[in-house]
Amino acid sequence: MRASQYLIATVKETPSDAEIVSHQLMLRAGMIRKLASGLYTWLPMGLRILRKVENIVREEMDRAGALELLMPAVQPAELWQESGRWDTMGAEMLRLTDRHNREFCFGPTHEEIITDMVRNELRSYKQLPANFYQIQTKFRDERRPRFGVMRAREFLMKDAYSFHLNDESLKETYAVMHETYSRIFTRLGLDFRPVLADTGAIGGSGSHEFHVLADSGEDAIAFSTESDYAANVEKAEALPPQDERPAPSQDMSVAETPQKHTIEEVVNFLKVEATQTLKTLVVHGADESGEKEGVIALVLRGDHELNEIKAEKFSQVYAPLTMASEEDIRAAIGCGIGSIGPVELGIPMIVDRDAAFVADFVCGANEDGKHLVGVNWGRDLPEPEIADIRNVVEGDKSPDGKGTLTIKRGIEVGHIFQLGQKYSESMNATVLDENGKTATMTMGCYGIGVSRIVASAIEQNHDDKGIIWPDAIAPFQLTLLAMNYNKSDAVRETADKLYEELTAAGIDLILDDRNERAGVMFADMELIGIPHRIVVGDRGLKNGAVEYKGRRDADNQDIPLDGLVDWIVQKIGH
RNA sequence: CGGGACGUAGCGCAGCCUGGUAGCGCACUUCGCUGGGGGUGAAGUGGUCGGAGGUUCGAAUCCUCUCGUCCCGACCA
Repeated sequence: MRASQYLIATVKETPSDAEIVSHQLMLRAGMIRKLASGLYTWLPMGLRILRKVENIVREEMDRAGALELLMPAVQPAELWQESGRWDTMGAEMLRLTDRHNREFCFGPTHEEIITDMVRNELRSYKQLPANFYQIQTKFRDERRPRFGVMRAREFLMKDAYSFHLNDESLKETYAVMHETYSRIFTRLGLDFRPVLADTGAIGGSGSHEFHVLADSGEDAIAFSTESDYAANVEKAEALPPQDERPAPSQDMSVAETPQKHTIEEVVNFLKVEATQTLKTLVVHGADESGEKEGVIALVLRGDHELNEIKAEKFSQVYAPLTMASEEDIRAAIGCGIGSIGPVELGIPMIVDRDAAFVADFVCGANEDGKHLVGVNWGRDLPEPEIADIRNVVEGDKSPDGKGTLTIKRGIEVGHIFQLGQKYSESMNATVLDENGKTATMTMGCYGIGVSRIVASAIEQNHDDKGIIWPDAIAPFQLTLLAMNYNKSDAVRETADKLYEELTAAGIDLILDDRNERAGVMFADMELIGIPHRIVVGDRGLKNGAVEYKGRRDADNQDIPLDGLVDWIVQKIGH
C-alpha cells in the first residue's frame, strides 16, 4: 500500500471524550471514529487490524474442528420466548418491530438461533459432538458504553456453540476450546491468563474467562503466588480463617460516636484498626419464591468488601442485589446507615467468615451516634450463621491451599462455558441415542470479543509515541519511509523498487510516499504503531544502505541495500 | 437507571458571570521558502454557538423544556 493512496487519518490532539489510552490512540491513529454512543466506524487502518485478529481466531477455530457458519443478526422473538429469555433479558436487548408488527431483536448472543438450527439439522448421536461458530456483529444495549470499542454497544464477536450426547463429551470439547483459546491469545501476542469464572445466571458446571492483563481492566483477578490458580475476584473463595478466634479480653461498652458513619471515620475517632471493626450492610431480602421481601443484613469485617455475586446466591437475598434505602433501614432497625451493628439487630443476617472471627470488635449500636466496643460473638450476641460473602484481598490464602493471592486487573476477552441443557431442554433439542431413545443434547458455548481484543492489545502495547502492534495483528508489518520521495530521484527509484520486491516477497507494507516532512512521517507511523521501519534517504543511499528500526528499538541500524529483501523476509516474514 | 459535568468550525478550546457585528490554536486550500523528527511566511475556506420555546430593542450569553455526550456506581465478549 502506498500512503499517498491510503487514508492516514491521524490527529495530533486527543479527543476530549476518550478516557483510556487504547481509545485515545485508536482515535488519534485514525482507526476508529465514533458515530454515536457505543457505535464506531472502523476506518481502513483499523479494519486491517480487526481482520487480522479475526483471521487468527478463524484459523484456530478451524484447526480445532469447529465449523464456521453465519446466523442472522436480527432474530425473531418467538425463539427467545421459547427459551424464556424474551422476558428475562431486559433492556440490554434491542427490540425491533417489522412492518407487519412482528417482534424481533438485534441479537446480543445466539444460543436460541443455533439451538433451533441444530434441533432441525441433527437427528442422531452419530452426528455428535458438533461445534459451530461464527464471527459476527452483536448488539447489547449497555447501560454504560465506554472506553471506545472496549465496551461498545455494537461489537464483533466470535461465538461458538458445541453439542454433545453427554457431559464427558462436553468436557472434552471444553478442554479443546480452552487449549484453542490459549493458542489464539498466544498468537495474538497478548499477555493473558485463563481464570476461573463465575457461571452467573446461566448456571452450568464450569467456566473460564480469558483475561488480558492491563491496569485499565474492569475486572479484578486473584492469582496464587505458588500455583497456577487464577480466578475472577467475583468467583475466588475467601477461605475461613485457620486459627482459633481469640478469647474475649474486653467488656462490651457503648461509645459515643457523633456524626461518625463510615468505617474510616469510626476507626480514626476511636483509634482502632479497621480489622477490629465490623460493618453491617442492609440489602433487600427475598421470600421463598424469590420475590422481594423485607431486608437482610450482611456483616463484614470493616476492611473487607462485599462480594455481591456471592451474596446474591443466598436464597434469603433478593437478586439482583440491591442496597436498602435509608428509609427502609430506619423502619426496620431504627437508626441510620453507619450506625448499624449485629447486636440485637432484629433482622436476619449473614456473617462473613472473617467477621465471625474477630474478638473484642467495634460495631454500630443500632442507635444514631453510638457504637459498641469490646463486642464478642457467643457472649454478647449468638454465634452467627457464617458464609463467604466478601471479595478476596491481596495476601489471602489461595483457595487451592498453595501460597497467597495477589490481585491484578484484567480485560475479559474470552469466556468459555459448560452450558449443560438449559437451552436444549427448553427448546427441545434432541437426538436419538444408540438405543434409539430420545436424548437431550448437552451444550457448551465459547465467546471471544474480537473488537475488544484490538483495544486490549493497545492497552498492553504502547508508549508515549503511540501504539506498538504485535507483529501478528499490525495493520502493516513494515513501513518504508522515503525521505524526499518527490524530490530525490535516487530515493524514489530505490523506494519504488523495494516496494515492488517486498510486496512480491509477501511482506505487508506501507510505503510512505506522501509529500510530507520526515518528522510527520516518523510521527504518524509511530503513532499508528507499525512494528518495523525502513528509511530510504539520500544520506544512506550514498553508502548503498538503508536504515532499519524496530518500533521498540532505541536505535537505527544500517542495512546494505544488497540483500535487503532477504534480510527483511528473514526478520519478519511468515 | 441513580449521581456529576459538558455541548461554540473536522479536532482542542476561549467568549457566557456583567446581553450589543463569533474568536484562538491545530487541521484544510493556494503560493513561496525549507526538506532526516509534527518547519516557516503570505493569502484563504469553514460555524443558523446541540434543538425548541421564552424574556429583551437586541440572546452563544438570562430563563424553561428537550436532545446528545462523557465521567462515577449495579451487567458483560
